[in-house]
Amino acid sequence: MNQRELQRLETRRTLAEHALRLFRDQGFDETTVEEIAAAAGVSQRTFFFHFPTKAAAAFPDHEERVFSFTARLGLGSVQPNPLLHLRQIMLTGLDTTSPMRRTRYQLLARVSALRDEDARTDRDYEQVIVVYLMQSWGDSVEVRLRAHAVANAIMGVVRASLIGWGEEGIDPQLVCAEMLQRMFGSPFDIPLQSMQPVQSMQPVQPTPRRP
Amino acid sequence: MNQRELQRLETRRTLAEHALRLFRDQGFDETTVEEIAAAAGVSQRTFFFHFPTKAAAAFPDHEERVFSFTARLGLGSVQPNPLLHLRQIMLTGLDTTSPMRRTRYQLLARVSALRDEDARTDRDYEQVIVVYLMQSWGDSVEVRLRAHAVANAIMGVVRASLIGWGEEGIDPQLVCAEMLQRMFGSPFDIPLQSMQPVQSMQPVQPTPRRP
DNA sequence: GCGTGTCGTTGCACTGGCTGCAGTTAAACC
DNA sequence: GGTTTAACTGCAGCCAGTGCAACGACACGC
Repeated sequence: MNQRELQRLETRRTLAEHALRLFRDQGFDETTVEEIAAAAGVSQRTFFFHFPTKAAAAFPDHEERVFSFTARLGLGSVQPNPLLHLRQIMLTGLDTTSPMRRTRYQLLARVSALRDEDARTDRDYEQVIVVYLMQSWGDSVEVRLRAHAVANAIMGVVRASLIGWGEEGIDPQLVCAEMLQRMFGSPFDIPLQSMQPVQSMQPVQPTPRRP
Repeated sequence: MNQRELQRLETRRTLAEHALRLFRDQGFDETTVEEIAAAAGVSQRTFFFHFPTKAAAAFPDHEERVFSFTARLGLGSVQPNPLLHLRQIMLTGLDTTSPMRRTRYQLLARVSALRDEDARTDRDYEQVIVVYLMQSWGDSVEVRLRAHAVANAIMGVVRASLIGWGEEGIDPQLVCAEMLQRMFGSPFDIPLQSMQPVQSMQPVQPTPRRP
């Protein structure tokens, strides 16, 4: 890794750190981008070089997490029960060890602008899930619609669990595991004869943000 | 109803109508609030008297729909199976007769700013569902978390179905009915002994929008 | 080592969403 | 008929976000 690249990542990290700190300490609306940039020792213009919106600075690792999720989902061979595999990957992706992530989800309960951003980032995961399910279930209008519905429902459970983690400290893995088990037990998957082999998954481009 | 009140509603209706038309014909980002106001024959300041954000003009009936949903959900006596009742109310609330609603959901597929707004409005329904489920299931941290997860999942399915309706014309009632049946068949409800009677429901205030 | 190009960064000027405030007008009310 | 109320307006201003032109340091080929 370059010195240049290191410097860029460092700047980005610093910006995100100060953004989260300022959001937490003095509120989202009460914090200007100018302030964040100043705290990080760069110009306001540089902030927008690293993040498309003010809210995006609260989710700095979003892209890599989506990428990692895609990779973990696509690895391995054909799954006899795609939803079971999906559930497994979702659960192992829940990271409850980072205090910064905890802070982020605590903020979500208070700041609606960040809930908006959270819902938006979830759409990227939904897209990955849809692609995965359509590779598993086949490709038709009905399957796509069902895949979208399943993806929405799954992300809904995950989102609620993570916010519950932030607010109440309840382990999201337990909640997710049980809810997804109940919701997507075996009877849900489409019968095997309509299945097609899983191709290697293309990374899904995160939605470009139009602020 | 007053003449004054009539005039206000008429202005609001006109604004929403022109907003949706302009969004559809020339794009959301390419339409300024100034333009919408001018098309409706009022000032830009008046637009923001009626709608908190540009995107909100695409969902002018949101408040009354949430109110109606709350009313229909709260009517009637104790339900032996709250999720079944909830599913029934959700399904009868899907209105596929209005061409304007169809236009709105077609726009959602193309305009991410409106998907954001849609997700935001869904949070109001989620809140109503959470209140309803907690009245049915009792009141504890675990129940609240589960209620949130269920509400998120249900709204996810509804959202996907409605967008599928907009894009492909597939009847959202069929999709919703089947998906919710599979997801929330009888085994999901909490055992009866922990149930409490349904109180008359308080209307849930829509989330104030912080643009 | 040395030019050359790339890229992270910056300042500046600008658009547009949105707000606070101080009115104006006309309907509503007593 | 006089007062109150509420929809509406103009203006001044904040702040998020963008396009552009430039600068300087690092990278890279030679």
